[in-house]
Amino acid sequence: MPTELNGTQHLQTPWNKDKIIGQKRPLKLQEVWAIRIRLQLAQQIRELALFNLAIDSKLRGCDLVGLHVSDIAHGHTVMHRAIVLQQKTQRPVQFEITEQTREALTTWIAHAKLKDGQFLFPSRKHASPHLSTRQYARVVECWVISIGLDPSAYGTHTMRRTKATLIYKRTKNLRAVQLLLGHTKLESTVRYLGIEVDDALEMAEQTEV
DNA sequence: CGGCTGCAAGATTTGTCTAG
DNA sequence: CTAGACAAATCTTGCAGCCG
Repeated sequence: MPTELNGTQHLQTPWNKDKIIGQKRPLKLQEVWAIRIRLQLAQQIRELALFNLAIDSKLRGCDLVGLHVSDIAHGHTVMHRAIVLQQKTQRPVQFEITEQTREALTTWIAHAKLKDGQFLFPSRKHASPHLSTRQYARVVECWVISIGLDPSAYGTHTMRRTKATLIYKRTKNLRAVQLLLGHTKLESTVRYLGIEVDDALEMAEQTEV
């Protein structure tokens, strides 16, 4: 758009006009735990389930809020693994649901009396299908603020990036990260994580053998 | 009221195409 | 074959306003 007034005022200027935002940062392991504990103590059943699943699934926000109960659970039992078709790329990704996430989800499903065909995170409004990504983003922001981090550096993509980064740091297994994120090519993963290509390919080869 | 949806529009993500 | 360009989908986030 044309006019950019005083860059720092919060009037009605586009939120990111002339601002350099950059990628959203991933959470550190201890930060994940900090948030998790807070939610547990606060008895935030829905948010705890949402948070745990977000970390575990590494799904994009739009895929996460659009999840059905039947995608991750059979009857009253939450599955250990789930396969979801990504909306953006139309490719399936498989992810593991950890113990505590299953617990949180089970509690949430029981608490909200959700049925198989319903959305996992239903909207309050009848006309809307499920929780909006807008609200999800806001919830994430709340989490970040609650543990004293800068909200502008983290977002919903932080959730997606967090586990992938942790796994890469720990195992150096790019191949695994690629599968977990559902990327089609190693190059995409490399670009995403911002790793040197030679470095990455070399590692992938070593891992393959 | 407070939680939530929807919109707008620049930024980021990620599959794919293209040149070297 | 690879890096870079391109494009389509998605994200980010202030703001307005609706619903339970």
